[in-house]
Amino acid sequence: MKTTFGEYIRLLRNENELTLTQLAAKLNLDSANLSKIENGKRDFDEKRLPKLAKIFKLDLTELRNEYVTDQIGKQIYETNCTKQLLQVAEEKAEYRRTLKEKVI
Amino acid sequence: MKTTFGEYIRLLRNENELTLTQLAAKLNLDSANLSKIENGKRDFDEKRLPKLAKIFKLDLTELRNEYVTDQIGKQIYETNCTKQLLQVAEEKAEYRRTLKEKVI
DNA sequence: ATATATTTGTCAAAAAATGACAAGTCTTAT
DNA sequence: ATAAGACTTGTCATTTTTTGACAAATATAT
Repeated sequence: MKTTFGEYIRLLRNENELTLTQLAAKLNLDSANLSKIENGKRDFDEKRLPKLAKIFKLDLTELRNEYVTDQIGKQIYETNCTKQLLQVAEEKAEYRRTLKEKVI
Repeated sequence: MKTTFGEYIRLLRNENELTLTQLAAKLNLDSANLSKIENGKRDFDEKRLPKLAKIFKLDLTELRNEYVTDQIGKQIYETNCTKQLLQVAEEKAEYRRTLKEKVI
């Protein structure tokens, strides 16, 4: 999946032939705001992932992975983080994991 | 640099034999809050990077890289993003870059 | 014990994200 | 042409999150 999360939602929505209004209702969301989400002008609220998974019968874990990779991808993009720096970031994440262990 | 940004600041501060209060003053910051930053309980505000670079005579670009990798590393850690997923995230960042080009 | 350094908790203010609604465009059908 | 439905955009109040500030507690050294 090499799209944004918003585009992904739109894809799902079109595949299932739902209008913005219809899907928005299922998600307890304003259709105008769903439009913004699909167009990348707002973020999808993580709290709605379970609902989204249910609507389209998706595996929640996989959907959350789509979401997480979108979020991190967005940050990588916005911060102009190069692959080299991303490697460093990964090492720092690793380091944080070791910190956590120490607390235990 | 495989530490958190907060630890890095503490390192710099100790190397230069400054107290929390002294460094906080230079950063226009409350010493209590600087303490929290060093201990990872708050984030360092990006707006203060130039000041921080100046105080310790660091290259701002490199410092910003330290900051960015810390931020992304934190997100990787918090979202339990595996290396495999991080690869996907990188591809999505790439994809966003292609989107940007299209707009031009 | 005193003084200094650091940590922790709390809370108001500032900033950012979200919900809601109005008004706009665009397309399609009649 | 216009009416209806689908989508987009702008705005603004509300909510949530982050930050600044201060007080008080703990720790460290003299």
